[in-house]
Formats: sequence, structure tokens, C-alpha cells
Amino acid sequence: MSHMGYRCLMAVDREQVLRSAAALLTRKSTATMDEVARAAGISRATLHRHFAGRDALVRALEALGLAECEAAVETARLDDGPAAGAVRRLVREIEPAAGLLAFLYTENQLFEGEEQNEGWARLDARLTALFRRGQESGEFRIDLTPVWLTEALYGLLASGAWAVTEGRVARNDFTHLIVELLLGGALRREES
Amino acid sequence: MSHMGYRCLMAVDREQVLRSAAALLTRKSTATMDEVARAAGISRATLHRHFAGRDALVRALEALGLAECEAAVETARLDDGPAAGAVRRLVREIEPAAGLLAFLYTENQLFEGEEQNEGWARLDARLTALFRRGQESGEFRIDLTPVWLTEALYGLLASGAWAVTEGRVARNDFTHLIVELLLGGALRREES
DNA sequence: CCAGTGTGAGACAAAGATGTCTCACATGGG
DNA sequence: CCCATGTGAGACATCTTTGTCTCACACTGG
Repeated sequence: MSHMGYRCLMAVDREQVLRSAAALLTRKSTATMDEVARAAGISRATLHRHFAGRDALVRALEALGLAECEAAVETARLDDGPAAGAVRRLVREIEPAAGLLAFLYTENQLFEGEEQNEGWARLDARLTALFRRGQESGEFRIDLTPVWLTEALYGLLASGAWAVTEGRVARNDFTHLIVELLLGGALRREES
Repeated sequence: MSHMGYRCLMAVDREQVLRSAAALLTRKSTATMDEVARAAGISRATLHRHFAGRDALVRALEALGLAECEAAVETARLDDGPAAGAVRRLVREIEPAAGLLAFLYTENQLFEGEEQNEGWARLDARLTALFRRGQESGEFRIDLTPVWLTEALYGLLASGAWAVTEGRVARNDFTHLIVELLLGGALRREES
């Protein structure tokens, strides 16, 4: 954040490279550095100049995904109003990062080394707290644990993103389908 | 199928090898053939005698997972009784294969070549038909498409299996958590 | 115009995974 | 007892990917 501008216009957009890398790796998690570079429209040498190696690239993707999730959590104001509305806002805000999140979710090798997981643990705690708040306010069922609801949200975001890229569901329906399915299960059904 | 028996007791159990391979690859999708072999308690040479290569191993895992899913579908009798009960029976029957299914679900590279996907397309059709039947009978909501419900079921099975291996949810709760979340969203809520 | 910076293309060695081979050993059946 | 079968261990070449390097080129700013 110290010097935002590039002196030379030829400089590649680091974030855009990460975007295309995420899009490619979501589809083909074993993609080569060369494939990643070509997908980003740059050469392997340039890719290597910006990310020391494959590990560094994945770490950068992890940091980006985490930052986007935290930004979405921030924007969604999880502590305001009914928990159901907070979940809806959260899914809407997190939608652009769903593809990246799906890749990171399957890249469970990251979690073997326990380094960056502090950030994910904090995110998990935020989401779990949201679902617990919904339970305590009487909005959500109590037989589905907050931890499971958090995991289920991740799973639905991943499968939703994948279904969108496969063309099985329309991109515009993404938020609606996920929220309705998740909340329909999490919301306590009013007995007739 | 020509000669079922082994003449020598030293023969490895092909299915057990596939089981351990699935368990390992679910956790670490980039595991080496050597790691797979050691996880199965055999040598790399023996593993290579039974599966010509890594591709053949993954294909065998795909065939196994597909066979188990089809068996679960068969046992669950999806066409009998209310669709909700059919979904519950399906998840219960498919639970043992959830880990393997999670691995195959993320191994989307398989679907680039369009060879084995005929079997998966048939399975998808069965599940989609079940959800459609639930909609037509008035049990399920109509704003969630059968295709999305099928994808969501896959996603929940995957995240559920992963949560179990991570110790975040108890194995005994697996079926209940998935079915309740999925059906709670798929079942039409009775308006008060 | 000219220096500086970033990039693309390609060569190169190193590391890792894979596929194949040989040899020794153990077990079970004839 | 002895042979056949299946296995484990290891060596080996091959292939792919990776990481690093050099060189030439394009564009920008002074």
C-alpha cells in the first residue's frame, strides 16, 4: 500500500493475474505454472518475477481470498438486524470470491502446515458466531450446529460456484439459490 | 469376473487398496503413487502391478465411486413413497461413499475428457428426477431447480465428509445434518 | 534521442514423479 | 520337498515441472 502507482504502464496487474490464476486453478487444480501464466496472458518468466514459486502463488491466492472474505464480512455487517438478513447480505457480498474460495477449500494441503490458518480460523469464528446468534435469537434451528452450518455454507458456495462455471445454474441465481437452500434449512420452520 | 478366487493368500485386496487410496487422496489430492502404496500397506511395485498407472488408479476409483452411488440409489428405492423419505434413505446409504465422492467431485479434471461421464450423467439424472418428483408432488419448493438441488447435495456430501475427517462434526450426525439442512431448504415451508 | 524498466522467449540444470526392470524372499500347493 | 506365484526393495531411465538465468525487445519518461 506504500506506493500505489506503477512507473511503467507495461507492469502486469498483480490482482488480475491472481484472478485468472484462481479461475484456472478452480477448474484444473494441477495446472502448471506455464498454464497459469498463459491464462493470465503473461510469460512464465514474468509470473515468476511476481510470485517466487508455486507455493508463493497459492499463498497469495489464499491471502487474497481471505481478504475478500473479510471484506465481505465487514460489508455485510453480520451483527446488524436479523441473522437471516445478515446471511443473505454475506452471501451476496461473498459471491465474487466464491470461485476462489472453492479452489482454496479443496486445497486442503494448505491446512497441514498451520501457518496461515489463523486468518481462516478467525473467519470461521465470525461465521459460527453469526449462526449461533441466529440460534439464540430463535431464528435458526438448534439441531444444526453453528460449526456445521459454517461448513455447509462453504460447501454450498463451492458447489454453487462450480455449478455456475459448468453452466448448470445461471450466475444471476447464485445468491438466491444458496441463501434459500441454506436458510430454508437453518431457519426454524414455523409449525402449522 | 471369470475366476473370483485367489490362488495365493498373499494377494492384495484390490478393493481395500482403493479404499485407502480414496481416503488418502481425499485429504491430499496430490499424493504420490508411493504415498498411496504406503497408505495401503503395499509397495509401489505391487500397486503398479494392479493399476497400470496413476490414471488407471483414478479411473478405478471413479468406477468404484460410481458403482457405490448406483448401489445406494438402488437400495434407497428413490421412487417409493414420499420424496423426502427417499432423500433421507439415499443420504444414509451413500454415506460410506461420501469421502470417495468428495475426492471425485474435486477431481474435475476427469470431466474434461468426456469418457466415463456417461455414468455420472445417469446418476445425475436419477437424482434430478427424484427432486423433480418431489416438486411435482408438492413436497419441495419450486424456486430451487432440481439441478441445483442435485449439485447442492453433492456439495453437502463433500463438505460433510470433509468436516467428519477434520473432526468438526461427529460421524454419527453425518446423515442427520445433511438431510435436515438439505430437506429443510427443499421442503416447502408450511406458511403460518 | 537515450537511458531505465518491465517483459517475452528460450536455454539450462535440478528436483520430483513415473514407469519398467531385476532380484531376493516368503508362502502355498502339488 | 520343490516349484509357482505374488510380493518388497531397489536400481534405472524418462518425463514433467520447477527455478534460474541470459538476451533481445518494447515502451516510458526525461
